[in-house]
Amino acid sequence: MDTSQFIQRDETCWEIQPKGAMRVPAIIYADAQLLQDMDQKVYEQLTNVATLPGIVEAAYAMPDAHWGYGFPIGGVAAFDPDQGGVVSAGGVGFDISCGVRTLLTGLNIAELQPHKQALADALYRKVPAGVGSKGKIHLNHKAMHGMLTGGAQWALDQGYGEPQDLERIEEHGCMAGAESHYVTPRARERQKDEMGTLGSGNHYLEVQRVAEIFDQNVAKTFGLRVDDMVISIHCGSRGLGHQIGTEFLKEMVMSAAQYQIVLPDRELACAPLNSPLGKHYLGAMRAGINCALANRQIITHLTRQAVATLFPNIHLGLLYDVSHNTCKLEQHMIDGQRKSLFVHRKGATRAFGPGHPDLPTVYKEVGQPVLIGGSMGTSSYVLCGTKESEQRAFSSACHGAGRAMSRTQASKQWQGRTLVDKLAAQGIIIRSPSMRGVAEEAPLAYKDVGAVVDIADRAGLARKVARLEPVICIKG
DNA sequence: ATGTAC
Repeated sequence: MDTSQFIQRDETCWEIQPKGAMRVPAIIYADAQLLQDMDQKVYEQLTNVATLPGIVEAAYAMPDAHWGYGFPIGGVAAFDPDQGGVVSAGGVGFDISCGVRTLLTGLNIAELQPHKQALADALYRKVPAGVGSKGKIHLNHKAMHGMLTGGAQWALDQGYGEPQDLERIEEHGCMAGAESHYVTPRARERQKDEMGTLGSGNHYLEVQRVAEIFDQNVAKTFGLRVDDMVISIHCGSRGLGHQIGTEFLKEMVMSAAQYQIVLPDRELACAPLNSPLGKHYLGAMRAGINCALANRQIITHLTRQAVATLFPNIHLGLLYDVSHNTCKLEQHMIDGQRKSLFVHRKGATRAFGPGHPDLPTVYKEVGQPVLIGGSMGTSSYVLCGTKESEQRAFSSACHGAGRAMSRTQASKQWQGRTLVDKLAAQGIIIRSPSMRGVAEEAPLAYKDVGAVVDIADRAGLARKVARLEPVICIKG
């Protein structure tokens, strides 16, 4: 896009001053190159978000931002319920609570080498992947309610996982305020056989090698050493989250006029936080968060089982579990005053700094682990939250590389089989039910994740701790 | 992202 539309505030901060219906500025964190390469749609969508009622401070875009539904993916916006603030289904995203969880193995990658193919096979057999994938778990009405209100805590109670997993999950594995009665029969129907499945698109289960450490102290606290094997899971709330998003979006479009909300774009449909519709969405969305937390918890259990067939004596402990499609009630300082705000993060990771009360004790001194998934075949990163991120974007950071090309464009340009062979030659094993899906996820269809993470680090959104390289990737 | 349109 045209960078002359911005006032450059510092090395990584670009501002669009309020104009027209904008209530606050729009701010993008990027360098000149990333900003130039960013779709003009990010500018339009972010300035549209800045017009919404009750928005506080600014509408923010992370360095991985790209064109999304209504809100850009990589967008952060906070709303004050006492100032007419709103909640938007498109501002959370359709894959509610999509996120990344990383497991530590303590195993040196060299020990994996003789078992690499076998582990790829075991994981691929154990964890269902792909569009409409179903698992071995089938939820009746009671179990569905338990899952929607209990999240990873429910999964643990069903025997999936270990008690010590919970403290290393946002919300300690259970999102409070979930109201399962706002989740429709149709959404439940779509989910009842999908627990413990990866889904499709950019979702994956990846065995990785710790390739580089940027901060020895924090890496030690996080349990990361060079050449350690780790496993990351990227997925969300599957059909259920999508159905909740679809249904509430429609209702929000229909009721906008009733709430006197002027929408610059239908896709920005929202409802006042204090309205019945806003509250119902929050209740359903929180149930969607629990679905994603339970899903990643079950996949963790399946992963442990698969790994145990080859390495019966190792323990897979959680590094952390982050969600990057949410709207959460948080305390933030605005003009020296503590405010309770509803922070939308869509394709953006929460990144609380050192000392934050919601962090597990083990990470309280260093800050929250921020898990950044790379694209297929490229590096992933572990960062940690900083104090200054609170002032930069409500303690938020990027969530991945960010698409640089549409799925259709990518599937025309590359062939799945060729990519799989090419990555195999680099020592990366890909297992996927869909070669078209693989083509859509071609590494070059994404931005350079290293450049994105460098900007997040330089902007103070989060600090680089470690780089992970893929070894085995189970793709949805 | 998604029973890749209801």
